[in-house]
Parts: sequence; C-alpha cells; structure tokens
Amino acid sequence: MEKIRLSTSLEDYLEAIAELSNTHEHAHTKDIAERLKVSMPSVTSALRALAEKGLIEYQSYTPITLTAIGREVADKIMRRHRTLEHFFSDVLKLDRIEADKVACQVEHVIPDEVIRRLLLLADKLQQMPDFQMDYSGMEENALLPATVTTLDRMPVGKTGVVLAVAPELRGAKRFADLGLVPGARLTMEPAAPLGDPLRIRVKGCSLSFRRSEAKYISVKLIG
Amino acid sequence: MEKIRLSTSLEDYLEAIAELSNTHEHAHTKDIAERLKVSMPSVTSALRALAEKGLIEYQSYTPITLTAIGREVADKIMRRHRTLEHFFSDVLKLDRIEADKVACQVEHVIPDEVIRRLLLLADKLQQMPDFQMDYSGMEENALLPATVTTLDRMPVGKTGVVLAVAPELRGAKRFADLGLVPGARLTMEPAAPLGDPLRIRVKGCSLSFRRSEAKYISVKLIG
DNA sequence: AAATTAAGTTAGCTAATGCTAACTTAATAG
DNA sequence: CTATTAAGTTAGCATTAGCTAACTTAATTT
Repeated sequence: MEKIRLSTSLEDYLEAIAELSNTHEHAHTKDIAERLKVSMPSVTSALRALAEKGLIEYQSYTPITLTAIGREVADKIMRRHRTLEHFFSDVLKLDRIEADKVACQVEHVIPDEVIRRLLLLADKLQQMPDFQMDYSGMEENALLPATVTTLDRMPVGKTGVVLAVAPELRGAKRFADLGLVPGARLTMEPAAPLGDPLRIRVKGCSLSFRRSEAKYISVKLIG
Repeated sequence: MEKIRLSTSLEDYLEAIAELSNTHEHAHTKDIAERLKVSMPSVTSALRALAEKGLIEYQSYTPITLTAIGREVADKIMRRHRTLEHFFSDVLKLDRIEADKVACQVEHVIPDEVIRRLLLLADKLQQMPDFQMDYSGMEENALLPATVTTLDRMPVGKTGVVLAVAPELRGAKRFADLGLVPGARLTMEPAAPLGDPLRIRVKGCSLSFRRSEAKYISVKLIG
C-alpha cells in the first residue's frame, strides 16, 4: 500500500463524505458544502481531487461512493477525530461542540503516536475514580496565564520549576551537573544593578547567567 | 487594541524573528529562512506582510526590528508554544525535538482555553508524585489502536465504555435515562440475522438500535 | 579602492483553496 | 409533458505561500 498524502482540507472533505454516507443514502454536494461551510463549487473541485487519488468514485451529476481505500482512509481519520474528541471532552471537560471543533483542527497536524498517548492518559485517568480536575477560573475569555516563561523574564524573588533547558545553550551539560535539570526548583536572586548577570539559586548552589543565556531555560512559576 | 489575525505561516515567521532577535543582534533573512526551512524570497515576502500589519519595522536591506505590538504578539505565541511543548514533553513524555515539532503545529490551531487546561492538568499531575505513566508499546510506528469506535462497529460479545452520545441522535435523552450515559459499561449482544436491529445490554437493561442510530454513540472497547 | 562573495530582493511562476456568476442537468409541479 | 426550481458544474478570479532565476546591495578580501 502506497502512502496517501492528503491535505488538511481534503481530509475534511473525505471525513464529511464518510459521515454523510453513513447517515444519508449518498453524500450530496450540497450537504458537504453546508457541513464544511464552503460553497458548492469548492466541493466539486475537492471531489475531483479525491477521485484522482482514488479515494472516491465520482462522475459529474452522479452519486458519490467511497472506494475501498477511501473507506479505509476515512475510517482512520474518523478514529483519530473521535479519540481526540474523547480526550478533549472527557479529560479536558470541553463541551461537545468545542471538543469537536478543536479535534477537527488538531487531527490534521498531530502524529498518531501523540494521539495514542493521549488515549492512554485518558484511560489511566478514568481508572482513578478519585481523580478530579477543576478547570474553572475565568472560563471562556481567560488570557493564558504567563506561568510558563523563560528564565530571563522571571521576577526577582520568585520561585519556579525548571521545565526544560534548550540544548542550544552553551554549557547546558555543565549546568545540568550543577542541578539545573527539568523538575529542579529555582529562585531568582537580586541581580546586578544593570540586571545583566542574573543569579539564581538551585539546590543550594548559586548560578549566574547572562540574560541572553537565560532565554534558553524554560521555567514554570510557582505560587 | 484591535485583534490581529495572523495566518499559520506568519505566526511562524514572527516567532522565528522574536527568537532570533533574542539570541542574535538582529534577525537576518538567511537565518529565518534556515530556521523555517524556506527560501529567502519567501522570507522577504513574509516580512513585507508582517510590516504591513505593523508587527515589525522593515525596509529593504535594513535590519528588522519588532514593534511594540509585534513583541507582544510574539510573546504570546512563544508562551503558547512553550506551554504546549511542556505538556508534550513532560506529560506525554515525547522527546524534546518531537515535543517542539508537535507544539509548533498545534499552537496555530488550539484555543487559549485548551492550552490553559492542558497546563492545569500538567500541574496537577506533577503534584502527584506517585503518578507514573507508561507510554511504551510499539513506540514509533504504532498504528493507532482501534479502541475508540462507534457502537455500530462494535463486535458481538465485546464490552465497552460509553464515551459520548451525540445530541443529534433522536431520543438521546430517553436513552440517557435508561443508563446510556458517558462512563456506562455496555456489552454487544448477538444481533438479528441481517445485523440490523442490534442489541446492547446496559446496566441490566437491554436496548436495541438501528445500525444507523448506533453511529451516534462513541464507545471505547475494553480488554 | 577594486574585485569578489554573500546576503537580500524582485520578477515571475506554480499549486492549493476558496469565491461569485453563469450555465447545465436533474427533479418536481402543474 | 412542459415549466420551473433546485442541485451541481464550469469558468474565471483572488489570495496565500511557496519556488527558481536573475538582479542589487552590502560586506569582505586582496
């Protein structure tokens, strides 16, 4: 089997066709257009493209049918979609509509392996009956809290947890040996007058960085 | 402040410029091209587009600078990126490079609210020292397991957990009252000869569906 | 300072995806 | 069995985003 590369939008069309041919007798141009919120001519050209790739049987003014391969590809797309939707709705507690919308976007760009892991995570969490997430807090319009930043932006006196040290940082290994590893807790110490060589405290020792170096270190603020 | 709508690719360019102007004196066309793996002329036209939107200061053959707004927008994009990267690398245990790559794709299509929830989830899990995920199992090339499907595709005799019942299903409420709610465990019973009215057992009672209706019910297979 | 090289730009092409307006086919209603 | 309407298509245009080839500007060598 050759690998069939579909663009985002062709994946959407194929998915819509598959779903419509489940519920209705045939997938109609108009229904596809409505579902994907595009014009009918856009659908027509998408159909031509899908037919060229052997995913659907298509001739003008004639009902559309999925080929065997088309069916297979569509199934996979739908499986991916449903898995993501499940994660968004059951783990992240988005409402159905939102979960569907996000899944619809993300499904085109996320590798299978990541989906597999999301599913495993969802499973695991579902098997822990005492696990309860509270996602409330300024709901809809919340600005993304600035909890994840880089070291150079961290205010003096604050404490954070190291998330990652970019390998591009010169001497990253050396710093790792000194305790600057993901998970380590660090505190920003009062800096030099100009604010450039900045100092942090990690596991008892005190390290100093140029501000330009500090950009390479991701930190999650605590408290 | 007017909301600035950036395309996926312009977001990438802006992000690259912001990162380069952190590490290097200025962001150079060539460096941007290399980082994003595009040709230099592509960069030039992107620069023009960004300048037009007031995000960068740009004149031919002259060093690029971010405007105040550009800086702000770039910061937000980078924050989103880092938060996703954090989730993928620390929760889903993807390696740095993969986490970065996936974040880079997903960041363009996922709403802030979802990112916020992912961050809250990551936090929570990090605060549970005994929580350990095992994502192993045919690593890289794993096909996505078909564990999430729809009811109509479920084999006879198998058991599954209801994930969701699409509101489009006629009589969804009635079924919910009978126990068909997310989380409920169900078993597929032997069906009629033609396979059409299919029967399932949920919490002691037995329900039957037309195959076309069953499409609306998402199920995760168990075992 | 002239010559050479590297960086950056312009011009002009292609492909994907969408649109509107105009046309053709098929379906439906008298 | 026409006449009308609805569905579907074609033609032609616009935008985004990328490319190569050719040119211009800036930087570097000698």
